[in-house]
Amino acid sequence: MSKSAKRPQKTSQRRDLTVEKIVEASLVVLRSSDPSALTMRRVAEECGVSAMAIYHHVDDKNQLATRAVDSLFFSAARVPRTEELWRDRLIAFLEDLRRRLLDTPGAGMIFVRQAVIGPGTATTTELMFGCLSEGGLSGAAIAEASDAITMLLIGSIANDLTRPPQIREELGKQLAHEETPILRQNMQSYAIRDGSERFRLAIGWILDGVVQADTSRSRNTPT
Amino acid sequence: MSKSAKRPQKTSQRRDLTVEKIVEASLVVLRSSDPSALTMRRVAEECGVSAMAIYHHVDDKNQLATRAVDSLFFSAARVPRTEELWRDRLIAFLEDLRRRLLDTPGAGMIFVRQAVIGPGTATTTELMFGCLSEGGLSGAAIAEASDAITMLLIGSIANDLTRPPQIREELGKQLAHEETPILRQNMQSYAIRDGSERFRLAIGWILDGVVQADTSRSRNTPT
DNA sequence: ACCTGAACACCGTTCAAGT
DNA sequence: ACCTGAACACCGTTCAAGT
Repeated sequence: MSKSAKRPQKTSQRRDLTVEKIVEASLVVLRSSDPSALTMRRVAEECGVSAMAIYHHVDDKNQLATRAVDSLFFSAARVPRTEELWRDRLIAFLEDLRRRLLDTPGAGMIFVRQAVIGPGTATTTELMFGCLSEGGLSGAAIAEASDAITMLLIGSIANDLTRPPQIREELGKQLAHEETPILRQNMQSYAIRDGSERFRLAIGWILDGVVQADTSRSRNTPT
Repeated sequence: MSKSAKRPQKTSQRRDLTVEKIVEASLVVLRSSDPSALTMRRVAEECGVSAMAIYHHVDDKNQLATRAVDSLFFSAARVPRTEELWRDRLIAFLEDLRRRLLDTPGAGMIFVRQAVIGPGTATTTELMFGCLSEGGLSGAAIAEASDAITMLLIGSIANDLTRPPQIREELGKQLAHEETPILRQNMQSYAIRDGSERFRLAIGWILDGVVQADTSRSRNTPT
């Protein structure tokens, strides 16, 4: 799209290419494709510039991908949250973040594939820690809960983006009928899935579990 | 490694290249590298054969990767389990499966990146469903638990393979000190992490949660 | 400082050809 | 049927060169 936009009049040296524009162009690419579409040449084209111009503003493709995904975290973490209870506030934030990553599937998959460290993920972690800390959890419990939530977020996005529910019917065809009786018996429940609902459920169980574990832990070793 | 093994005496047409050997060669590559090292040329070299010979036994790279990862699931699902309680049996299986995927990191990352459907994942699902069913869970609860477990497995592997705990200290450096007070306060607990322990904890919370939810659900709508 | 274009060493895959 | 080698259309990135 916009192939012939941005055709520079002057021969070169426009000084109007910025990291922000490059990140924005990357997100445009990632919005409609998987990470394989994020190529330096494609991003350059989107910016109306030669491929090598990109390298003057970012170190390499890896850093560019990280910056693009981190900007989504930053947007999500900046949304003001009005929920009273820390639990509701945390869950609402996580659902919003998850939705943003799914809406830009290429970015979602990059988050699944590689570590994303930046202002966005830092703010996100601060926000999560803030909620958990408000819930009265100990430092150890905050770390445990945070890790469990991260695992669920990554797994949920990977599941939604690469494993459509229908694919599960293929599972039953991999072996002889008598080898997967229980799978077949439950296939009907298994092949239908609302990713958001499954995510919300699992997060709820995790929070219940960590709160309960931390309560009994502090009861055994009181301060 | 083994660059000069398997040099065929007769000019060609050896008829000794099989899918099994190709899968085994792929696992050798994936054992010591990330998925980017799994190239048709590299696998072919490992088999002592030209790159195009591979295409006579598999459709494309994607199918080859799927087969390789699926074989790890198959191995894990074939291990006889002696644990009496379904819960212990399920957890022991999941920990073993997780370990196998981490021990072949390239395969672990492929599992994170793409759907793996084959005899191995079918057997794995049957095994999981069997445990959950033995636990008296309803079909809906089995599907919910199974999804939560899959998310945790994917997320746990992605976390361990792409996010070493030390990386977290980088998070604090992304923003001004006063912007991440709670993160900084808890960094010590957060930057230390035993992936296996975190996985076990989270799985426990999930199983507690789903059992409890299903119990109260069936109490409200008795058969 | 900022941008370009050619070039290098890779990819997956197709195709025509060999036995 | 099974395998090979050349070729195509891509990659990320380096390098020398332009303004």
